[in-house]
Amino acid sequence: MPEPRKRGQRRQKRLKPGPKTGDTRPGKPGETALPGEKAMIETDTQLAPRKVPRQERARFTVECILRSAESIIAKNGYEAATTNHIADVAGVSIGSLYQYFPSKEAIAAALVENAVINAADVLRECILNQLSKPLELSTPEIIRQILAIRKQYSFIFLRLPREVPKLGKLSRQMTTEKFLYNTIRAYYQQHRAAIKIADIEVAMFVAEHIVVGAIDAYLDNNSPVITDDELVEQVSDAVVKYLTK
Amino acid sequence: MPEPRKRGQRRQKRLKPGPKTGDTRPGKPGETALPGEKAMIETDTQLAPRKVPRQERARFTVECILRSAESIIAKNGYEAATTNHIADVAGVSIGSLYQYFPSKEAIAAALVENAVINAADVLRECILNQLSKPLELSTPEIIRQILAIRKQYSFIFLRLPREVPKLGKLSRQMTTEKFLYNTIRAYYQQHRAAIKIADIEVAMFVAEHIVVGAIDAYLDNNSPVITDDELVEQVSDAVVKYLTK
DNA sequence: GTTTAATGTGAGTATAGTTTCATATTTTAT
DNA sequence: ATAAAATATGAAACTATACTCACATTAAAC
Repeated sequence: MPEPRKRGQRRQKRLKPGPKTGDTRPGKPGETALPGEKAMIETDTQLAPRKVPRQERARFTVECILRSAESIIAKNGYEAATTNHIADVAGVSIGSLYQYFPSKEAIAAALVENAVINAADVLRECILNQLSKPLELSTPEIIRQILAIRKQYSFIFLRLPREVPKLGKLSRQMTTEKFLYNTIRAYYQQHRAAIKIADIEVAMFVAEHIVVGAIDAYLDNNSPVITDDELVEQVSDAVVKYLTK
Repeated sequence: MPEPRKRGQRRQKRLKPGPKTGDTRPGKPGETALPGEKAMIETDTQLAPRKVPRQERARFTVECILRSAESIIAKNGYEAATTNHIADVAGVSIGSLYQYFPSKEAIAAALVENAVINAADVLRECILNQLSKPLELSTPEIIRQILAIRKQYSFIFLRLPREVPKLGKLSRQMTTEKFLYNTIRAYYQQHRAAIKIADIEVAMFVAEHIVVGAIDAYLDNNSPVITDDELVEQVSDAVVKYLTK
């Protein structure tokens, strides 16, 4: 029988505390360690990070936890990602995990938030780049980008919102309504003349859900009847026709 | 302190075992008591009903359990629907519940299956009724019907698949691919001449997900920018344009 | 070097819910 | 009537896992 470790005893070391060796000093206190840490989840006490890691090793710990959670959820779903398992894979004690995240959901929330912010950035840039082109040319590019990004984060955009009711609303709504609304609206204004739908808000709503609905369904079923390129082509076709014919 | 009941003791009677009074005899053994009981879930041992109720009172018990689960889930979500709570509201002991359903998920599966079968029936009839009309007229009617039915069963089509990963695939795929495929295909064949998309399968796939994607998103957000009628109009518009322009 | 703050640890607790099972009751068969 | 089968019961066992806490270790401050 292996003797149980005494409390508070250290486990085996993780590989490295990051690429740094000399710079062990923390950033300014209050500095944001995680992308998006300060964004909008703070308001919800249940989901807000519990405390800000000040030292480098602490930031590394948090990063390990998030990466671990990401990989487990991506592979086996939210259920399989028990807090103990997440901590284990992260090479961190369960206690450390709860040092930074007040609940399991908070970890999911952090993942969603990072992904949403990241995705919104990529998309905004894409849309802005296409702004001068006509609808028929820009739409496929934008839709291709949306497909790419939802594929990359599919476990976050498709799986998590399903399995974590509390987060359900967040991901879809946050993306568009908070981060991209102005950009998208600018895009529609740019093409106002070509668009036949009288109410721009309605046009935006319908077009958005045509695109996202079709893409998500496509990613869900590993759909046999159609390829990535065909999907982009067809959905673009549908949207452009809807807006302009 | 109220004396705890002894084991196996009977609780207060439920109101009635149904409208029957004279006919207490069971249907032929093997007869299907629940709509869809025999359909397709049987293959999955985890979700298959545990045993077939032979007597009238047993069928009533099963019905009470399903109605109870339905109402609790619709009102408070799958989480809130603990098996004890379901049994309680059904006016049935927890033991009886497990007599017919091997697990909580099995109850959800039964609900989904009934709803899907029911919805498919309604939709099939609707499509067949519209078969002779041109696309521009039939499409809005069909989409109106889809909206109505997904609204009616929204907790099953939207909530359950999210909260019960195992069922996620079922509801969407079962509806179309198993129950409606032939009907829908007939509908497309009927309008073959008007449809510009070369590959019918592709057209079906894209159109389906345009419709369902937009409708589900609409039902999700209690969307402010658009009404039921507008949604039907716009989505029909989008689909018809996609198919015919 | 000493003190203090930050971070890390993991056995153990708490709780909440699913499922079982020995037994009671009711219905059907004989 | 009696036996057998079907159905019903609910306290308790079982399970699972999120989360705490008393303490250990490491880094920063002095």
